[in-house]
Amino acid sequence: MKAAEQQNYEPRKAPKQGRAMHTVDSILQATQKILSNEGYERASTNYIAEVAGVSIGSLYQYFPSKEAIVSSLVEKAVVEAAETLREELLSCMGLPLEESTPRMVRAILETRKENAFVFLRLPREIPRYRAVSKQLTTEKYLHTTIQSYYMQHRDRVGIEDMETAIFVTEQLVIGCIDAYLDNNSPKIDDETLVDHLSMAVLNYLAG
Amino acid sequence: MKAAEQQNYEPRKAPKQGRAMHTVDSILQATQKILSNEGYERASTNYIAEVAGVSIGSLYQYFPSKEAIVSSLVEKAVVEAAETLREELLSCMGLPLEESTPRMVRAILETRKENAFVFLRLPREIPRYRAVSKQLTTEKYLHTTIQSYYMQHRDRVGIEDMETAIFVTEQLVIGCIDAYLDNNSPKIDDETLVDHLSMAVLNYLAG
Amino acid sequence: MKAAEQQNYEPRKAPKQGRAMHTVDSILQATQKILSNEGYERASTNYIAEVAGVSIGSLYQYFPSKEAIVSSLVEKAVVEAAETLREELLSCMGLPLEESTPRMVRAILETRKENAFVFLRLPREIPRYRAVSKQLTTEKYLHTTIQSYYMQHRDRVGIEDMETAIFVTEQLVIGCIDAYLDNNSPKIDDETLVDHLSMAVLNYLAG
Amino acid sequence: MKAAEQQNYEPRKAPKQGRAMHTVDSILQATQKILSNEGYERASTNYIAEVAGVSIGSLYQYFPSKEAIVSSLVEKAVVEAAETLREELLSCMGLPLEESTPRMVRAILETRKENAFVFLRLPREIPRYRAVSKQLTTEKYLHTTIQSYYMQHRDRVGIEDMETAIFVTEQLVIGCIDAYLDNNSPKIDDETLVDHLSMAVLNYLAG
DNA sequence: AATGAATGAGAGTTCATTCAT
DNA sequence: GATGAATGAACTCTCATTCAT
Repeated sequence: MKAAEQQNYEPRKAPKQGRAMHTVDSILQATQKILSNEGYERASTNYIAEVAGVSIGSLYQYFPSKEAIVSSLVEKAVVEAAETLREELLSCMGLPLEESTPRMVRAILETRKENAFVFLRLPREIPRYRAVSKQLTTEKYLHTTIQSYYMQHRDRVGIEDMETAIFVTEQLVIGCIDAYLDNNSPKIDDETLVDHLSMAVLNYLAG
Repeated sequence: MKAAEQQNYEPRKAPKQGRAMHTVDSILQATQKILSNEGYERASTNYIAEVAGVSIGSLYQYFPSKEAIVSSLVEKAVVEAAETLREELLSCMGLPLEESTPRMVRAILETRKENAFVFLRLPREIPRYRAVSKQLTTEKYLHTTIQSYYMQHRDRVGIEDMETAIFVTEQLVIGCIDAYLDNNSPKIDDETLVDHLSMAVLNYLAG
Repeated sequence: MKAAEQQNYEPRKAPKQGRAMHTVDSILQATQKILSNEGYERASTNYIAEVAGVSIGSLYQYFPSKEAIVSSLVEKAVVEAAETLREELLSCMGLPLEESTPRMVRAILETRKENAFVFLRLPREIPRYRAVSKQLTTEKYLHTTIQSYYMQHRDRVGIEDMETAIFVTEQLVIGCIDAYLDNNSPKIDDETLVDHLSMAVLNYLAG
Repeated sequence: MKAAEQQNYEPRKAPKQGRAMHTVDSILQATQKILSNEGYERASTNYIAEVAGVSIGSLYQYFPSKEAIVSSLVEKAVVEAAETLREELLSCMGLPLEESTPRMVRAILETRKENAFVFLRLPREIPRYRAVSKQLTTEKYLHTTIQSYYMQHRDRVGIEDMETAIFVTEQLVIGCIDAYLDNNSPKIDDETLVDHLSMAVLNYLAG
């Protein structure tokens, strides 16, 4: 492994022209596709370039390293997911917990389902990406989300230790959803999962 | 990757002399250590041999492939954990849910803590190990454990859909514990986690 | 040995730049040289690359495996030899057996002399190459050659069993020539050998 | 390859006790079997020892190197073959060429058939064994055989250049027989081959 | 800007051989 | 004398990365 010595995850140059943006997009899409369908080990830079239809030279003109590509992908997925969750959260503001909880759980399920590989596999798998994932990740956003959610309904919550409550709620939801998406699931469907998770969260928070 | 064509995870030969057993042990310990401290990608066979203080040739005399070493490790950890959980389960048999739940949660926490890497990272991560992990894994054992636990206290459980209930309970506990061990935890300690998780489980099962 | 699972002897990519063609040529020449001078066992990919003056990476960019290099060599030699023999055969068409036989024998001697190793050692030797050799080999071509030759002079031939006659003629010539080239020869020269072989063939066919 | 630097093909110690002789025999038989059935590449010393049912340590107590084992095998086969041929030659002494030729050809065919691998593959294949084979080989014996055969029937032979005649006769017979045994043969049987070869030899020698 | 040829450290693995028991 | 544990050079092959064109 000849990883760049100074870790630089930033794309090398901001692609401003149409052609360049298209190249960058092709690379990211190809990577996404390979990661999802063929796994991390198959995702060599040469193969990514091939699938993206660009030369390996071009690839390295826009990304300083393989990790930069994957990081870019993670970041993109994270930002999109965060956006979705923020919106859902806003539109849930006025609702009672019984209604907002399932909606938030469902939203989390959706965002993770769309980018299963990025959220599920990568961060756990390749230690390096944990850092990336931590800094700007859904986890962080989710945390904020749950926190405000929790603050909003403080009266209904029977638990004193807020920090722990947030942590448990968060991991409880994510843990189950990830396992569900990870094919460890029995024959339950999305809605059943949302129902049960919502109940678990509500009952837990009730104390 | 030049993986052996026929996937054989069985150790190559049973060490007959004490010296050989020591070699096997060194290899397993070195692997464990590297996986824990430096990650899967660093765990090359040559490096394992070096850390174990044996030659690469010796390593391959006892393990037919790199994966066999890791599998061996997983299997060992799984069997140990299963034993612990089984014992705890037996000694909880007569107790009311309020007492047995925290004890089981604590036991799960302990077993996973001892082999964090093996349970946490590997099986989810490297798809190949999923199979190994599935066959005789803690997950399986845990499943059985929870199932019997659940059957035993059927009257106290307010949820009809047993299968889903088991799945959710299981993943809820594991998900939180793994996240906790995965350094995602805020500043909470073991006991606080056990308390909260127990409460989450009990409240959830109450329906 | 981590031979590619699907046996693919096809070169990996067509070299498009002049530089690349030079690389491919260097590799083939180096292989030829090593096989001739030092034998098959010495022909490791690293050594081939070293002698060719290219990196091992370059070698694998054009050939998917060690065997592909050797196959390439065999194929090339075979095609060249077939061409030579075909031409000689055509220009012998009208001649009487007494004149054409020595010319064909001489042509066979020449083609085999030029690629002694490829024809002599490899195909018989390493079972894998037998297949390659059989498909489009001199042996096959020679067979056809002898067959038409034989048909042409049917009236002069005293042997009924044509199939056996062809086989014997063919192996008789090849066997002697290969042994001659194989340094098993006493102090006889090319022309003496051609004379004797021609006589052997003619007398044999006369029945 | 860690071939012993000083080539020593002599067995390490002359086994005089029954047990030791049995060990040596087992090793030779195992090697023979592996070479015939699985090819030279599979014939590692460890595997030979395993198949022979002795420890690798014992193997090296009787043979200084892998090559010594194979050489031993070659030598054994060669001596046996030589013996057979010598006997056949003696019993042919008084016969006319028309009778003795087919008998000698048949004898050669038989001896080579019995040890196809040793005679056919090894010497051509692994350059090292060419030397071994040359020094004490059937080829040599065959040479002597043909020579005396030739001397005996000098009056019937129309060729002046005895040396060349011997060489051609010898290689003609061996070349065809080896090709026949090498599965390159069409659908002819042993007797047909013997007939044709005898005719080829007789006609050739008649000049 | 883009191409793709070239690089070489390092991966997993084998096997002839040695030597402590 | 026999065993088999241990060795390590050498093998085939991959892939992140560079650089001449």
